[in-house]
Amino acid sequence: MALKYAVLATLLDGEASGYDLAKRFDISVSNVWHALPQQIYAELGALEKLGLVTGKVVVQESRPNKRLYSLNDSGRAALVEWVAGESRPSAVKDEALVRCFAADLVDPSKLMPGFEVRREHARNKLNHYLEVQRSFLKGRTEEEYVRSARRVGPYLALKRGLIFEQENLAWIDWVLEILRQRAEAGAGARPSAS
Amino acid sequence: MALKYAVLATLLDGEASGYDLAKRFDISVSNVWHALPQQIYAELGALEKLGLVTGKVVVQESRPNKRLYSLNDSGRAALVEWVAGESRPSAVKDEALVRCFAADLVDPSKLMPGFEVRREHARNKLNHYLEVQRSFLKGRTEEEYVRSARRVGPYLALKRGLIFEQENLAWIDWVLEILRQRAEAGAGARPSAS
DNA sequence: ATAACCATGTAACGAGTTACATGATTCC
DNA sequence: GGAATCATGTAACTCGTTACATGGTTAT
Repeated sequence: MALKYAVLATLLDGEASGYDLAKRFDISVSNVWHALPQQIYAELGALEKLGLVTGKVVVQESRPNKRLYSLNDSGRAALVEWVAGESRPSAVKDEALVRCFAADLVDPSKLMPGFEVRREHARNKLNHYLEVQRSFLKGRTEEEYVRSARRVGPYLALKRGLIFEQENLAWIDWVLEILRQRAEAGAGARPSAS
Repeated sequence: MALKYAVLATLLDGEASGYDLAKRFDISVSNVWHALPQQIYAELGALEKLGLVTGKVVVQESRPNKRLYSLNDSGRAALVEWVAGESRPSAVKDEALVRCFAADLVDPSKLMPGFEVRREHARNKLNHYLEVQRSFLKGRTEEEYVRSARRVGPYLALKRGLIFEQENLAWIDWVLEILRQRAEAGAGARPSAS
C-alpha cells in the first residue's frame, strides 16, 4: 500500500520514467521508502491501470525508448485523501538485534567484526543523509528552513532517517565498547547462555 | 531467515509451547523481532523437522494438550554458527514518512490528528520498554549491569528499541510543533506542492 | 576493451498479514 | 452472562527479494 503512495508522492517532483524513479528512490526517497526497480516498474503499470498516473512513450535515438509517467488529477486526489490518514506504528526491524539477543552464546570478540562492518554501513548512510540535508538547507539553519520553505514534508521525513542513523551509529559504538570490555574481562572464561 | 533464529534464541530462556513463545514475542522479543502466533507455530514445526528443536506433547486436564519445544544441541550449534555473521543493514520503514513526503499537498492542520494518534502509540511502547528495562536493571545502573550481568545480549537489543522509540517520540513532537506553526502562519493561504 | 549507464521487464520464491476456525475453562 | 485465557492451526493474499534476460551507448 505504502509503495503505491510513495510512487505517487515521488511524482510530485515531476514526471519520470521507471528508471528515473528508481534513481530518485535510491537517492532521496530511500530514507522514506525503499523499493527495487522491479517493484517500481510493476507499480507504475498498476497505477496507470488505476488511472492515477498518465504514461506516454518518448521515442529516443541512440537511447532505448522510454515511458514517462506523470501524476494526474485522480492520482493527486488519491494522494490527498490518503495523506491525512493514520499510519501503522513503526518499529525497528533488524537482524542485528536478533543476533544481540543470542550474543551471550559466544565469545564477545567473535561478534565484533560483524558490528564493525555494520558501523561502516551506518556511517556511509549517515553521510549520505547529511549531504542530502545540506542540499535542502543550502546554508540556512533548520529553523529558518522549516519556517520559510514552501515545502517542508520531504525535510521532515529526511530528518527522521538522519536521527535514526545517528542513533544507530551511536548504539553500534556502544555495543562495540561493551563487547570489547567483556572480551577483556572474560578472556579465558567460558561463555554461557544461562 | 531471522524469524528462525529469533525463535531459537527465544528458546534459550527455556522450553515453551507455541502459545508461550507467542507471548514472549509480545512482551520481551517484540522489540527484537515481531511475529504473529501463526508464524511461530509454523516456524516451530519447520524447526522440528530440521531437527533444531525437540518437541514433546504434554497432556493436560482441564486445558488443551500442548506441545512443548526445547532447543537441542543441533539448534544451539546452528544459532552459534549464525550469531557472529553479518546482518543486513537496517532502515526505518514507516508509512508516516511517506505521508510526510506528501504533506505539503494539504493543510498542515489536517495532518495533526494522525500524528497525535501516533504519538500515543509511541508513548505506550516507550513506557513498555522502560518497564522491561527496569525489570532488567533491578535498581542497578546500566554500567553496573553491563559489567556484571552474565547475559547482556537481550539488554543491548532492548536498548536499541528504547532509543528508537524515544527518538521517534521526539521526532513526532517536533513535527507536530512545525505543523502547528505552519497551520497558524498559513491560515487562509492555499496549500501547494511545488 | 571493459565498465557503467540507459531502459524495461519476467519468474520463482520467501516472508508477512488478514481472515477464518474450534472449543473448553476460568476470571469478573 | 460475557470476556479473557489456553491452545493450535489452515487458507488466501500481499509484499518484498533474488535471479534471470536483453541490448545499444557512452565514458575511461
